[in-house]
Amino acid sequence: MPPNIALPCLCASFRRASRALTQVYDDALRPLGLRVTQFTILQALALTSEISQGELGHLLVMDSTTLTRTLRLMRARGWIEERPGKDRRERWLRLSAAGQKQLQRATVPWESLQDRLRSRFGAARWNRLLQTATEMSHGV
Amino acid sequence: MPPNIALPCLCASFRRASRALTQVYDDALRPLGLRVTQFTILQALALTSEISQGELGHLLVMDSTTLTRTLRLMRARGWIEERPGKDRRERWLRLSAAGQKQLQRATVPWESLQDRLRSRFGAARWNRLLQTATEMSHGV
DNA sequence: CCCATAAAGATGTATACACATCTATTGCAG
DNA sequence: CTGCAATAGATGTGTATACATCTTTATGGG
Repeated sequence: MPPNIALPCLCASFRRASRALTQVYDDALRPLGLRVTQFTILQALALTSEISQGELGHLLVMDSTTLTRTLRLMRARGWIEERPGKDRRERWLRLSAAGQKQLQRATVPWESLQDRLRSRFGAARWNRLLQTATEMSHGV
Repeated sequence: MPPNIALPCLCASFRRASRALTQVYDDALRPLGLRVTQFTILQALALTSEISQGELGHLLVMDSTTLTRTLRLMRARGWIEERPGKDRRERWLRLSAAGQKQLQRATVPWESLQDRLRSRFGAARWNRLLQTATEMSHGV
């Protein structure tokens, strides 16, 4: 009801936008029992095929110890397989068959939502948004 | 080490950017014992002077029950005062004197960081970023 | 006035997230 | 080779976040 007020803080603006986006993405994925956070990890693993936990943390700009618990949940659901690396401190991750299947299922509503938002913003602006967000993930 | 890879998902991109931004903002505010989440609430209360918990939730696109716990912490620190509304289900919030003081202190490093990022992106792009993020907080 | 429904928040529960600290490794200087 | 610093990840703790459910209060229809 209150017109959405501009926040002067870039971080606050992005966090707020993230909450709003998370709502719609989680809504779209809810029938699959999946949240966008875990969907993102499935997608990242599909893109990289195999990656260590630390490298995944870098990729997602997320503390690798945060991944410890999320990955534990996903492993319990059977979506992820782990093996130790040559460096035995490392854990190397990849999608299991069930994880690939779950990712495929989830990609359907995700793609619909992406298409909807892309046409809402227009392709040019959509691409700028993705690029700027990506840029902000390393630089700042 | 890995060049930051583009994520195809808009939500994932924004969440990742939010994590990166939160890192630098939290670093800037850490000497004050304040995180950007609570700083945002202080700032929102300064902007609105007085607001109900539900309206604050709308403003921040945040479930009002999430605010219950954050506000409890901030009230315990003495930064926020609450009073019941005419509608006695409501809680009306405003900054205490200590809250205004804390906001003032925190605004110094926050402003420096904002300036740094603004000059990094350029004013035009900075403004577009803020506007787009704000727009995304209602529309989507 | 009375009841049914809706709205505002509180509480229970689960996930997401980061930092401090700990353990197990690795790699390197000597 | 040995010992020590650095790294990968696990664990403890505290905050952030949402949803389901509950309680209290308001509101509207009879």
